[in-house]
Amino acid sequence: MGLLRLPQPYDFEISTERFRAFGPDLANLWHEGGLHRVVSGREVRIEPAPGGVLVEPLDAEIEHAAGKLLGLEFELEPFYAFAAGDEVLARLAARLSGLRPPLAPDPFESIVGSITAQQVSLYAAFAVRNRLIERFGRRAGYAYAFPNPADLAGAAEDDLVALGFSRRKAEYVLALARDPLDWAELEHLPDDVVKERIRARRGLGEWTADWFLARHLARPEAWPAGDLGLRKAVSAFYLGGRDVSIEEVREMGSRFAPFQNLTAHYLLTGLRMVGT
DNA sequence: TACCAGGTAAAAA
DNA sequence: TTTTTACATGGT
Repeated sequence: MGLLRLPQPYDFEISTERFRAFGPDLANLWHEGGLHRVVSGREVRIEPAPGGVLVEPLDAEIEHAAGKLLGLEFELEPFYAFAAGDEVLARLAARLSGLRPPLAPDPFESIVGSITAQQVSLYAAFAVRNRLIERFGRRAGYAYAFPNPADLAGAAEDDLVALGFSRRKAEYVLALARDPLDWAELEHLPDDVVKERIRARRGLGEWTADWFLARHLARPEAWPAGDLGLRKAVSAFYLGGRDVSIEEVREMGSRFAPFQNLTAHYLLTGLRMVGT
């Protein structure tokens, strides 16, 4: 059987909220109470089960991808111990107990997803991104495999513009598809070097680099200070709703060290599911 | 109808 | 060097 036991606490509904919050994601598709994703051409379904989740089918490769989607790399107990000392986080940790932020298993998907989300609302970003997936990805069951660099390398800028990409974003995505970063190498580099490597590419700025650290590499101290959603959450939870600069949010990150990544996710999810 | 939304690069000052 | 502008879509 495909039962994957998970360290407790684990809350499937809260942890997967992000897959439902901004409309469907064809590569990480919520369907009838479960999450569908294509792994090596096969559709995998993950659904809640007592003591963990049911993963069908299940093999070593699928277990690895599922572990990413389920945020298993995050250790909640040390974070909750830390959160107890912060009034806001203590409340969010209690209300969102068992939230493990989902990680993006595929680095290219993670970066391209960020490009689509630059500047525009997440609803608009998902709409454009889904059209890219339908056009260049491969369907297996309900979900699609997100396009690989090779799937996009031969595309024309006009093809992506026709899907709703700006001319600029189409350039960024195609340049990355034709000359991908060395993803395996990035896994072993320190945060600041990863950020340098990413920012060296046209169209990839600090915000994109920070989310890559947070959502693909699961770096504990990743803190996307430039993120509009995080700025709103910090403002709402800590500053009484007043406007806050990117610089101020970045500086505030140090008080959450070394749990900035989990803090960011609890604040963002907290704003959507709990409120202030 | 405007305006804003989980940025970034390039032009203009 | 710092500030302003263009970008394309979807929701309100």
